[in-house]
Amino acid sequence: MDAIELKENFKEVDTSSLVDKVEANLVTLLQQRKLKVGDPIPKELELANTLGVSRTVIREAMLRLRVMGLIESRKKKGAVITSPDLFGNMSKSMNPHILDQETLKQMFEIRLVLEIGMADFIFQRITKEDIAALREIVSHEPPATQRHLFNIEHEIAFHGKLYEITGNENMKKFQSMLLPVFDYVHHSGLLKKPISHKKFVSHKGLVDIIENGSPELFRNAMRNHLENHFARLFE
Amino acid sequence: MDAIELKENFKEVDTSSLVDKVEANLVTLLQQRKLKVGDPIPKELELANTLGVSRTVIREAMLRLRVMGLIESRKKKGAVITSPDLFGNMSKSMNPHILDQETLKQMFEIRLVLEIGMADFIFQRITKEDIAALREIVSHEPPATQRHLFNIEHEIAFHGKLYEITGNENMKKFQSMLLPVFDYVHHSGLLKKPISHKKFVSHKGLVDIIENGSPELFRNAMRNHLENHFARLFE
DNA sequence: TCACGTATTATGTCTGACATAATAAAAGTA
DNA sequence: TACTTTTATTATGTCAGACATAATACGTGA
Repeated sequence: MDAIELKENFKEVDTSSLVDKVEANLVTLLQQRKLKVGDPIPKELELANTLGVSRTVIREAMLRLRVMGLIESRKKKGAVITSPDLFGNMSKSMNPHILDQETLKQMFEIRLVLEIGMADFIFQRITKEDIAALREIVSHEPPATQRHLFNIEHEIAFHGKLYEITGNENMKKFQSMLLPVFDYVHHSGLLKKPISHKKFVSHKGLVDIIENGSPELFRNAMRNHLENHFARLFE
Repeated sequence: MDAIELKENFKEVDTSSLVDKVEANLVTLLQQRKLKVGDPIPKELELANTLGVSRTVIREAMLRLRVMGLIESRKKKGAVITSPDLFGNMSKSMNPHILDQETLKQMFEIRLVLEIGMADFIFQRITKEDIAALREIVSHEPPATQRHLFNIEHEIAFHGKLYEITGNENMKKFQSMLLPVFDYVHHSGLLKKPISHKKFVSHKGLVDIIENGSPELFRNAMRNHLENHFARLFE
C-alpha cells in the first residue's frame, strides 16, 4: 500500500496549532456575520471562554488578523473590523535590503507592465485639471541631453501623477510602495547594462499623446519611453 | 504660539507601544546584519534579556514579523530569516467577503492592466513548449456562440498560462490570488452591465499573434479581447 | 447644564510555569 | 567501528494570573 492509498484511508491529522484554529474561527466569524467596517468583535476574554483556550492564544490569533489589516484594536473599545489595506501590509515587507534580488527584479518588471497597461484607465478618467497638472510637471522636465542623469524627483512626480489619474488607489499605493525598490534597483547594479543615452519619447511627448492620441498610441509611446529599462532587463 | 511652532520646540513624544519599538529594533537588526535567508536570529529569551522587556513583548513583535513573512520559527531551532512572499501574505486578506466593493473593483482593474501590459515579457521569454501548451489549451476553447457562458476553467487555464510565460513568479502569484475575486466580481452583480455577446479576439487569435505578431499587436488584441470587461467597468 | 473627578472596562505588559517538538548527546547493539 | 535506540537538552507553544494603562461611562457638585 503506497502513500497515496494510505492518505485516503486515514483521516488527515490536524497538525495545525491552536492559534491556527482560532484564527480560522475568527475569519469565518467575520465572514458569516456579514460584518461591516467598524463593527466590534467579541472581547478577548469572551472569546477565550467560549472557545475554551487561553487569552494568549486569542491574542495571538487576533494579532495576526491585525497585522493583516482585518481588525484594529483599541483600549476599552475592543477590536473592530477594518477594511484591509492590501498593499499597506505588503509595504512593510517591501524592504530592498531584505528582499532577494530576483524578487526585486520582478517588482521592477511589474512596474513596467502596469505603466504600459494602464493606458485605457488614464484616457477614461483624466480631467482637464489632470492635464494641466501634467503640463506643469513636464515644464520642469530636464532637457534630453541631461536626462540620463535621472532626475528621480521629476520621474516620481510624473509617473506618480499617471497612477493617480487612473483613479485606482490600490494601484497608486502599489507604486508608492515600489519607489524605494526602484531607487535600489537603479543604484545597486542589479541591472548590469548601463543606462543608454538614446533618444526616447519624453514625458512631454507622453502628455501630448494623452491629450490628442489614443490608448493604443499611449501604450506604444510608454513602451518606448521605458525602453531603457527594458533594454537593461533583456540584456 | 501655534501648534506648528510647539511641535518644533518639543521633541515628539513617541506614542508607540513597547512592541512597536521592539519590532523596529528587530527589523533594523535584520537589515544591518545583512542576514541571508536561513540565518537564525537570537532566541526569544536572549532578546528579552538584552532588550530588557518581557518575553511576551518579544513574542508579539516576532509574531508580527512572522505574519509579514520575514521570519519563520521552528521549535528548538529558533527563528530563521525567510525571503518574504510578498503576495502570499496579501492573499490571506484577499477575501471577497471581507474586502469592500471598491477594492474588489480596483483589483479587477489591475488584472486588466497587467494582462495588457505584459506583452513584452511574453514575447521575450516564450518558448516552443509554451506555444505548444497554449495551442493545446485553445484547442478546447468553446465556440464563439457559447463563449458568453464564460467557461471559467478554460479562462483560468489560458490566462494563467500567459502569466506563467512572463517568467515573473510574483505576477503569477498575484494572478492566482485574484482568481476568487474575479469569480466573485462576475457573479456578484458588482458590475451591472450584462456581458455582451459581440465578437472579440479569441484566445486562439491571441496565440496566433504571439506566434507571428509583435508586442504592439498583442497589446491591442488583448485590449480587444478584454473589451467585455472594460465595457462593464466604463458603463 | 456643564465641568470635574471617579469607576469601569478591555487591551497592553509582565511573570512564571509546564507542554511539546526537534535536535544533540549518550548509550547500547551488531 | 558503524549504526540504531534511548535519553537529555533546548527553544518555542500554551497556559494562568496579575497589574498597568487608556478610553469611556457615570456620578457628583457647582
